[in-house]
Amino acid sequence: MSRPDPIELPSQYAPSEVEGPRYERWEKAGYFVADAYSAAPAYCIVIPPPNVTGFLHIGHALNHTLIDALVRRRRMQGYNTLWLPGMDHAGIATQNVVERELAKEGLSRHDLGREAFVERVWQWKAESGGKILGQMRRLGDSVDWSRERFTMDEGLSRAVQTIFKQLFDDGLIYRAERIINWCPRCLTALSDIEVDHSDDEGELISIRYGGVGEDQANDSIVVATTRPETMLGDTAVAVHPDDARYTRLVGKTVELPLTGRRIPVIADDHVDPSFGTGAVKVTPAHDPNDFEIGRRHDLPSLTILDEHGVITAHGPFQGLDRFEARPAVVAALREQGRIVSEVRPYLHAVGHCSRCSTTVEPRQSLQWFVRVAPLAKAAGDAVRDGRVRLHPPEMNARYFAWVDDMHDWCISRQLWWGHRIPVFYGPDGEVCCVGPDEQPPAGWHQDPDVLDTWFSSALWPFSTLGWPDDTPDLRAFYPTSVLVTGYDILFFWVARMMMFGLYAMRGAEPADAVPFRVVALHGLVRDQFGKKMSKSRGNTVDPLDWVDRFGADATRFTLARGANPGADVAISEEWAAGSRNFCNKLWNAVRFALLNGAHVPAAPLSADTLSVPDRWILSRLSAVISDVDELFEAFEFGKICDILYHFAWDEVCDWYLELAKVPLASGDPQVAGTTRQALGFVLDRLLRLLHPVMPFVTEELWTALTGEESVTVASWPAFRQPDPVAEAEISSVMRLVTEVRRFRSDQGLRPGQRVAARLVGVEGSPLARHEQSIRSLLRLDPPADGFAASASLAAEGIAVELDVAGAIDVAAERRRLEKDLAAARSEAEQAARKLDNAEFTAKAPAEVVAKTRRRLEAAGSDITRLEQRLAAMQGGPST
RNA sequence: GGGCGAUUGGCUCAGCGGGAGAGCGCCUCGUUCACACCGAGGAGGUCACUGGUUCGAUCCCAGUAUCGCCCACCA
Repeated sequence: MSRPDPIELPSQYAPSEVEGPRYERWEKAGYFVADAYSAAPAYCIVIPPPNVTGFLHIGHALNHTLIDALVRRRRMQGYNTLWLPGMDHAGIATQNVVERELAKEGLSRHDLGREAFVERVWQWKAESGGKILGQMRRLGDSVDWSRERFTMDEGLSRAVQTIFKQLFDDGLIYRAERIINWCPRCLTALSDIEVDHSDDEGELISIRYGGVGEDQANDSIVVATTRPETMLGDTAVAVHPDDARYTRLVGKTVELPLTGRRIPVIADDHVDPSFGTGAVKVTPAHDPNDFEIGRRHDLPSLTILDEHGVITAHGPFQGLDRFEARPAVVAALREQGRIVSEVRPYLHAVGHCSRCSTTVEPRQSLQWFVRVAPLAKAAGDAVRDGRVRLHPPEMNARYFAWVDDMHDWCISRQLWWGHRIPVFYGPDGEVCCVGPDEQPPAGWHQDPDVLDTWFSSALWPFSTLGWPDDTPDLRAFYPTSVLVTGYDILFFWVARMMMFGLYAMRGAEPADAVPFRVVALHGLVRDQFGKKMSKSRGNTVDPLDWVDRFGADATRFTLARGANPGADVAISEEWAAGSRNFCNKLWNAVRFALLNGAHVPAAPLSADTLSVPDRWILSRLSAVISDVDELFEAFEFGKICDILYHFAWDEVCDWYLELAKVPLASGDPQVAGTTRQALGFVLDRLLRLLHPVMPFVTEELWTALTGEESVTVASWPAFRQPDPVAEAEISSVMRLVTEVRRFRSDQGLRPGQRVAARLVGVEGSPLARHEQSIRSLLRLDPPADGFAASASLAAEGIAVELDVAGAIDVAAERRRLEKDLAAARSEAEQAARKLDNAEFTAKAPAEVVAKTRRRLEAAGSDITRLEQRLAAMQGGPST
């Protein structure tokens, strides 16, 4: 119980000296390590796994701050708490990083070969990956490092293989020839969510198919397209069945320009007669719609682009890139007089690879898919029937929109880094899916593709706990308690965890099969003008830079304070500075307390011995505790911070500490002793309440104040001692003091200038026992011999007479009184109008009427008082 | 093209049927013995617009305008 000498506390908090050592001690003490065999209720959150290639950005900082606050509070509440850390192998991203590294050596992955390349990626991970884990320590994340996971770990690979096999056997995974999103740079298939759509400037070009010249009227048709180069692969022209303009052509063939081929004109409902010319060129191999049309009409599929997006069709365009081919084809068509109208600019959605921004090429190829319909149905039902609650609930609509209309998920990737598809092919094309402990038949070869990264991410809540084995961790911590993440990946990730979690745990009780019970969604971090952060804008914030300059606690507090459920968080350096100031304020409040001998009482404080200010602040404290508890349950981090900020700064520092100065300086050991205990108690509990959001400074101060080991494992406050009498009394003191301060300020009295004053009528008022405090707060001296009041004001039922001879500015005082009078009259008028309304009195609730009546009375007495004072001034002696 | 949300003081945001709030910024005063990363006081808003419901609307409903986000295979 040795306490540092309080005098040693400097007058400013220096986060950089505190944070590193504190975190080390926490980690060494094992405070963050969960116990699978604990009898305490479990509380588990899995981290949204950052990419192994990633660095801690401000979005992580927000996410981690919120998770850590939840977890730290539960830990203090005695839960068996697990925050499970880990990383995602990030297939394409990581492969790209290592390939770039190889490129510097003049090598490609093909030079190394698959095995050596994968080896190289592991080596890269060991040397340069996972930087973000160290950065998490700087933020103070209270994760259980003994349970760190990586999506390519052996255990997680087993989980992947197991669920793949199960899905395969259940017919929920299939292989098919489809149009998929293809990145011609990454040379792999992409799922829909790996494609970003943007409205790009394109050209809508009208091309005449069929005869030109004299035959034109009879057998030609004009199609509109944004991708003229794909015409080389056209195998039909489609029109709407009811489109009278073209009925005569349906069933006939037209000549496809530049190729000499004749292609049929077909009728299909998909065609919108009002768009363009009402006729569509059909390229089944290079357009998803055309693919479907081709299927319906049994059209041939002509592939004319290779995996790099280069034209393969024989002829003059062969070997041209798709973007070179476009103008070349148009030029050739123009030469033949096939371009009917001038091309016109056209804005349309174009897909880009989310990894490298290359324009995605729809491509027909053989890929693996997850049949999502039954899985998505279950994922939707879990939310519909309340087994999983989304927070805020407004997100339900978005969630349902997604799961209720989900395309089958393309899960194969033509990459080398990732979980290889556990399917083997026999010499005669036989197929077999191999489970984790099974061997493929000799001589069979494995599918070369790997799985989409999100496939393994979708297993995260249970693969990290040991599934498919029935482990103690899985039993203790599944379903996880809350999933905290940005709403931007609600669909990417959350919906998929739901699908796979419910599927993997289908044997469990429905209520316990869910991967998490609650999904708490937060927003994106934006700059001080609400703009998205981006490197090109130059408005990004590096959280570690803030940690360096303002401290981890200030960084966390800034983020948490801006976090309203589901809404974006706007932050700026000024806010971070404000949070740093708050840390410093706490620091100095505790410093003051220690300098004055404050300490945490061994026994509960008895209300009988406490002073009214003590009782008041304890009453306020209990209100704050219950508010904070309630707000934590609702993930209202912004409000939690707001309440604690104002309680700490306004009530504890600005009022309570000032009020405490009187008893502390009184020299009465009894009185001072009680205050020291109350002060110690309040600060102790305040620090505990703040600890989840501001772990470092609270730890430093709390250990200094209590002499105990760590607030990390201290109990969460559950103190309840409301005291309406004390609250009313101190409110009255506060109003009086504020009123007199305003008066003094208006008079131009310096804040520190002492003046003599008499409090008339204080005897018999509840304020009587606070006279000394009031005088202390207002720098009022007792009236001496020859005291002559030169100014007075009335407030809270007493009159304050001041001897301010010579210091008063009569004109300023009159202006203020007149202004106040006007305000009071307007207030009275408003209240009176409301009361006069007969219907109002009849229909409004009694309490509202009573309240309004009180308003009117208060305003009335204000008016009387102000009028009297004005009259006194006018008639009275000028000073 | 669908869906969702926003519009409150200079900025970012709370509030959401009965007296307009916070932080930062701004103005005035202050070297009062925890803190100038401070203290005291103050200015500043017809709560986007138009209608409706109600005794009463910033709050509920409808429409308008502007902005934002998500989803989407109209060539």
